[in-house]
Amino acid sequence: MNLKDLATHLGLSQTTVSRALNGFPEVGAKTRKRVLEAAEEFQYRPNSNAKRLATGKARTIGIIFPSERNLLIEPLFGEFLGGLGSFVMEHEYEIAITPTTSVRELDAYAAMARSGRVDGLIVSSPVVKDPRVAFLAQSNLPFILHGRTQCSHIYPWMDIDNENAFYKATHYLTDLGHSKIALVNEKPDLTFASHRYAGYNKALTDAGLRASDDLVVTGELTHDTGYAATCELLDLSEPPTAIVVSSVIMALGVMQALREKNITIGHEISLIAHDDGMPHLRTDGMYPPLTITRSSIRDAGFRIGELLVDLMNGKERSEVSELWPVDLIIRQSTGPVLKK
Amino acid sequence: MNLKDLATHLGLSQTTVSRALNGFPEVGAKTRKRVLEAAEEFQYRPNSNAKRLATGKARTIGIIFPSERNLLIEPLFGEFLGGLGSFVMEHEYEIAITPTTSVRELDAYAAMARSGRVDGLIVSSPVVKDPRVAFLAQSNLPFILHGRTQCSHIYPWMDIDNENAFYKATHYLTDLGHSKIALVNEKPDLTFASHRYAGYNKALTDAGLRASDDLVVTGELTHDTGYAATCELLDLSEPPTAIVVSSVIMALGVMQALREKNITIGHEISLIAHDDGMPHLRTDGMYPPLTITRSSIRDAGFRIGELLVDLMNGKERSEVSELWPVDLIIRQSTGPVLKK
DNA sequence: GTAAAAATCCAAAGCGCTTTGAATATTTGT
DNA sequence: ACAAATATTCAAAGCGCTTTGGATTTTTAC
Repeated sequence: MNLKDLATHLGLSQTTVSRALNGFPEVGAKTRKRVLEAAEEFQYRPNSNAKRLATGKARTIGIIFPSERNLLIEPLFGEFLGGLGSFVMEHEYEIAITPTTSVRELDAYAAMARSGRVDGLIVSSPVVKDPRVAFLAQSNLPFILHGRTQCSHIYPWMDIDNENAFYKATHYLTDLGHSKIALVNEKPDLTFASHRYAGYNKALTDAGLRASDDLVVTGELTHDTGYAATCELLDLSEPPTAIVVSSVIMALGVMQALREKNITIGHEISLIAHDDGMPHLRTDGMYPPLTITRSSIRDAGFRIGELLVDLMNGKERSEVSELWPVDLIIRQSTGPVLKK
Repeated sequence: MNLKDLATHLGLSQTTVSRALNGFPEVGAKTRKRVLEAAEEFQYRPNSNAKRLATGKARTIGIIFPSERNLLIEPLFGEFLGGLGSFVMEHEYEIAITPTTSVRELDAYAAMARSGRVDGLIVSSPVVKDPRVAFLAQSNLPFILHGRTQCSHIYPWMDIDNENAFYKATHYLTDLGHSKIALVNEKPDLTFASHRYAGYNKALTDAGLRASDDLVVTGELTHDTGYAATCELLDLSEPPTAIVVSSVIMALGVMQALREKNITIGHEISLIAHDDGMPHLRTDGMYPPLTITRSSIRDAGFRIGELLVDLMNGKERSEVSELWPVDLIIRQSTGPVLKK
């Protein structure tokens, strides 16, 4: 049952039926009622491809998803999607995920920009100089970057203040007297990791300390990385008395390594993790409750949706940029450095 | 630049250009070359909404995603999507995620079935009698259920053998002499949880034991649930000597609770978890390495994509059903019961 | 060289919707 | 009651593509 059938069945024109269905004012009240009832009776649903073609709007937000890379971030991706989803839902958009290989990735962006499949794009996990942003910045497809990058053009973005977060975390530790502070981080080609390193580094400098390469270990945000990094750090001739970690999952690995060596967290060693607010991984329920820098990735997903819709409705790119502060929440995994 | 523009620029008809681009045989070799080059030069990309309308195919797989419910399964969802994505990528499909509220959920399925937005649907996390499957089974939209449900109509599905998995796990424990075996599971309205319970129960019965309600605790698949459940279990007058857990994340909570009480895992208490193969949560690297039942949810995502495409290409629903066996992998978190 | 066969190419219809511009019906003002 | 104003409705064009059926050109066979 399509619009035409419905219209002839009602003895009306397609125009009128279409308008009645879409809530236009120029249609009589009783007519509208008839139309609505018939639509309900026949379970009429407009063909969305036809609708999209006619209107030129897809009511769809796109995400291009390189299957190999970034599988690391997938647990976060689910949460992000949850947040984006709850925004999108209220506004009756849908989310199109286009998986692609890394090599064809830019091509996928180009296709998106021209094919009318989506009204806007979300790009996430930027590297320091991200080619996707460079490309999109000179297209006219609305998009928003979750994170930041170096780009000569202006681009819209939303990010959390990773630098300040890790500054505060590290600074808190130096205040507690720690001077051997390790950082377990993502690889520095990802912008957020570089920002976190910068914050860490700055806090050390401000405390009159010097970052030591030995104390910074990088890798994917996994349990494994956390575990391996910690073993490595503990083997140092001068092991750290505190560790700052880029994710809770990593922290789980760190904690496991520490427990195996019977090092009590919060006493013999201090631990701060960045918590993206994964509901299944509550840091306040851990043992000990973790000191964290915290920012909800779910909320970010929601907000990114809002901002992108603004852009799709014509807001200037230059007017969309948002840096979220990150709180340091002090709990029991941190404590003053032990005097020997 | 659309097809018409491209055609007039080339001095050809739309027909020929379209055919050249889509690889039809009835177009001259030099003409095809010219067309391809021009398309490349002008970066022509066909409007996909027009294409979809004309062909009646969306080359899209849909997932309806109730934003509130199931946030519990989201970390798994990311992995599943990764697997689905890598299949879909090779076949140039895309994935449409339609977030919805639980109340409007069935309506969203109805809309999908009639709007031509997708060529097929994946439904996951079924409850024991799932209304979504009941609805889709009598529509003619191709779909596949990830899991199983009770339904009077025939429906296509793919599932892992949860019952046998938990049977094997529990049986292994009874063989080791355990008689007080706890189960920490999802709530039983979800089919997979009911299957797991059934397997657990059967193994107990086979060993001449009786399941005790005290020893079965259910809740969402979170760290929290695992932790709380374990505390509860340990407070029993006769606490369990072994625990079977429905997810690794839960197991993390369980392990934490055990550690707080200084109960050594694999010695004083045995622990088996179901491992969905999340790469950031490797159970072989944990301390102790976990005995698990294992099945990759990423592989499942990939396979579900394949099966759905088969269905979309006309395969009979009755011919699509697949039950994957689940291995029990014995490591160090299990051991013989301690004699007192 | 010519008719038949094969290879190319094209005009036009159609996919199911929205939307413009005009036509018809109903109200309103006096 | 009648013109003017307002409220409803409609026919038709258009969105950008695919595809049918036919026209034209080239090749093959003799």
